Amino acid sequence: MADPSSATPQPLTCEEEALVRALGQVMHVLPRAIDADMVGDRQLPLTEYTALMNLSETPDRRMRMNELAGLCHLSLSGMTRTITRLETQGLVRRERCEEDARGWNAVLTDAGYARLQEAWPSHLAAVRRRFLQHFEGFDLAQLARAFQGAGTAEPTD
Amino acid sequence: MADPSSATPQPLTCEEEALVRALGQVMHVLPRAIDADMVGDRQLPLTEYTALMNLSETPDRRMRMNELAGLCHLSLSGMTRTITRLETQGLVRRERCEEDARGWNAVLTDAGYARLQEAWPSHLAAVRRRFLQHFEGFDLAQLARAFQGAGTAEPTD
DNA sequence: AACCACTGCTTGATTGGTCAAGCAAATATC
DNA sequence: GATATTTGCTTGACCAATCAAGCAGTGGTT
Repeated sequence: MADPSSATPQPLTCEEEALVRALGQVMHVLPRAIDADMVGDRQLPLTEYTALMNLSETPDRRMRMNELAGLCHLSLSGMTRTITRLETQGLVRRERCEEDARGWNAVLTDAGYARLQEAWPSHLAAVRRRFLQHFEGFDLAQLARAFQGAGTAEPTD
Repeated sequence: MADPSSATPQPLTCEEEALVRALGQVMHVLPRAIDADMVGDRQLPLTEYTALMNLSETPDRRMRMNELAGLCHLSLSGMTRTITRLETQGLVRRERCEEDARGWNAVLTDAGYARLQEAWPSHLAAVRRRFLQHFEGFDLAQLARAFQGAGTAEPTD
């Protein structure tokens, strides 16, 4: 009876079900809502925003494609395309990596930095309004820890 | 200074930032992980699973496209395509709506019901293992309420 | 120093979603 | 009761992501 596909497992409790449904909704609604809040001239799709953000947090505003992809939760090819998009807007440029000529750095340009500065406040406001605000009573650190664990398959017992 | 796009807003606290990042990760990782867990026996993409699930919970196993789209958090055209996919697999069929001839019902077939029965246990196990398990200490009902509010723009003050 | 497996990134094909336009049935208006 | 508007769903064009295949540069082995 250890095989979950042959046993009939315990169904979800009412609260569990509500939580699962609510999460499903949030996962659909939240990114769009945040995107939508930034429409206007400061519009910047969430993926591109995240890329710029991560670049800006680096000491010399540059990062290898690989690493950036990881931080943006994107496949490497997804990252390639995102950076290409940003490059055509002049917000990022590619530079060969000095210590390894197969590698490339995505480098945040001044224009990119300025763009980010512009987008940042409305992004932040959206995150607060659409998300953080609703968790005011909670222990955020504990919650964050729970989320960090989620998605990973912790040993089942 | 009430305009959030002109003021420099308060940056996130450390815990807030951790929470936001963790949520970002979960939103990317969780659906894939749950999908992947079902690959083993009975693969059924999450979207299609959700559609079947919602149909099965209805008294006569049928629902209008519109309503189903809402429950699946999908646009109407997205729903059209999902149902088309399911229809070619014989898991759902379309029936004209009796009381309104422009409307269609998506109807869960017996094959579809059987398929869902098959997929259900491993889906459930995945949800527990990948998600619920990590929130054991929490007040689930309270958490669910917070999530239900998230994504919606509550009046800011 | 010539080969070979490996690594870092890009490119091509496909997928699964969106929005906007289209079509058919229903309803409102004159 | 004919015409105009609205509604419910589908279709076409597009977009952003994925995976798999390709290519260029690296580095170990002989």
